[in-house]
Amino acid sequence: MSVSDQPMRVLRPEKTLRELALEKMRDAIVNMHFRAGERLVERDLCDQLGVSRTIVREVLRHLESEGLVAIQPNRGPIVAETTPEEARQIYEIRGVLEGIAAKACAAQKDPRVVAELERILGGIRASYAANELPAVLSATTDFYRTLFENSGRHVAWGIVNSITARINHLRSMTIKTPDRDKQGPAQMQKIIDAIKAGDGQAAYEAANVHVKNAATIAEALLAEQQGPRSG
Amino acid sequence: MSVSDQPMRVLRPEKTLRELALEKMRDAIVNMHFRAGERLVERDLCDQLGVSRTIVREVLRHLESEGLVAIQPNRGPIVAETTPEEARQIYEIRGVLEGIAAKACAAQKDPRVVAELERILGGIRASYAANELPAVLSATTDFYRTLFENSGRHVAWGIVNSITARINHLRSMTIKTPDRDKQGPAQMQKIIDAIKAGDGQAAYEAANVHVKNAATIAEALLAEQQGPRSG
DNA sequence: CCGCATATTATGGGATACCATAATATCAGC
DNA sequence: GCTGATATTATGGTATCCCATAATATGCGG
Repeated sequence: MSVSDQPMRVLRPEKTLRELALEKMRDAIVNMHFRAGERLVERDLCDQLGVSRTIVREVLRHLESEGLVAIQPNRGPIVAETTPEEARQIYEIRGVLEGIAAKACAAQKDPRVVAELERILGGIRASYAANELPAVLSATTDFYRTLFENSGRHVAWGIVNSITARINHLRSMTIKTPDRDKQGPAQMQKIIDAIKAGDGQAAYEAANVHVKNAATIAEALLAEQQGPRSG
Repeated sequence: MSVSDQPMRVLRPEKTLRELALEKMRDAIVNMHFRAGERLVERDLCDQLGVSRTIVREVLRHLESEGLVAIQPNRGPIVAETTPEEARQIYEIRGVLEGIAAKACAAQKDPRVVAELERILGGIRASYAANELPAVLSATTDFYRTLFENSGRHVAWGIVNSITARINHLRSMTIKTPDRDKQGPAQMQKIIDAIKAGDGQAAYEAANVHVKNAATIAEALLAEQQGPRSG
């Protein structure tokens, strides 16, 4: 039930402090204002967000449930650390869920979906050209949201959106690697082409290739970071 | 890092009130003490749980993030309702994630996994025979946890566990339907056989069949419930 | 200088209070 | 009996407070 379903509905004029604070905190974590492993001291967050401890504690519970925050007994909350193994698992889950969404879009044969995906991909290319990397991430999210929502999979989208937040630091790195500005959009074009052709299997595989490539790049970057520690 | 990894570690003697309350609330929702759509009035929950509103509010945030509770603006929290469409999406997600876990177990060729699965399945059969349906649900959860944990997929298990909680009311119904006490375990036996044979594809498909059958039964039950409303 | 004991501070756990507003109840007029 | 106005209650939003305990700082003796 959306606004278009209920055009008469009176819309709420504003969000609660808690909702606003949650958005701020989530953005701060995903965009690495707070780094993995960093302590989140309740009183400090009160000062930074300008709200009471009640709000901060409720926000921390929400983020804990999302996996973005971990509570250390007798130490308090920290920004959750995603291990390379967890990152690998997250990429795998994304691969299969995104593949299914792409496949379903191919089965629909809806030219509007193709048009929308091409519009978004054009924006991704433009953002790469302008070196606006945050916009690249945001538009990539839009690309996949379009696949999920147009195939009626908002539960899966909720999952993908949530687990992707946990590896946003990796996404920030993978989009910067050499040639990713060409390979990434090319892979997404393949997804669009398969959807346009109504080829579900090709759409599924193209989506998987895109995610697997990102996973491979991320794994290499993590290995670099752990150079002295890994054999 | 577990107890066996760190045998010297001093274990925390107890959980916080919030953790205990969260478990109670989650169990009460999943086991339908609170029904879908039912209002969760904060002060009432304080009385029922014997804790302050701070605890109750934090618990509600956690459950909201898990999708078990929905907040209605100016109306407060209610037990989230899972629509038939959402249930369908949840079964689909489970199908692919459980399939992948089963396939990975088949690739491992670990006889201990097979033994553990057979032990759990024996318990499911015994619980059916004794008509202990809550035990059937619990053991089925153990069966799938075994698949995920033995294939190193705790992120996916977290997701499956969480979304399955949202359709526990349907699970309670599907396990009761005629012949499910035979078909369910038979389908799980097929999963085990495929894992024992090291046949990943067969394991994947067997897991899918098990979930798809459950989804079909749930869909029929939902249609029955909505009889007067659907053509 | 190091180790141990003690003091102090930081901070999470949990409770309570107050306010504003939406929801509900009540009453009066037609 | 219905409708509109008003009063009352319910309840979520938010802030503040207190306590206990873990962490950290400090001091003293060997």
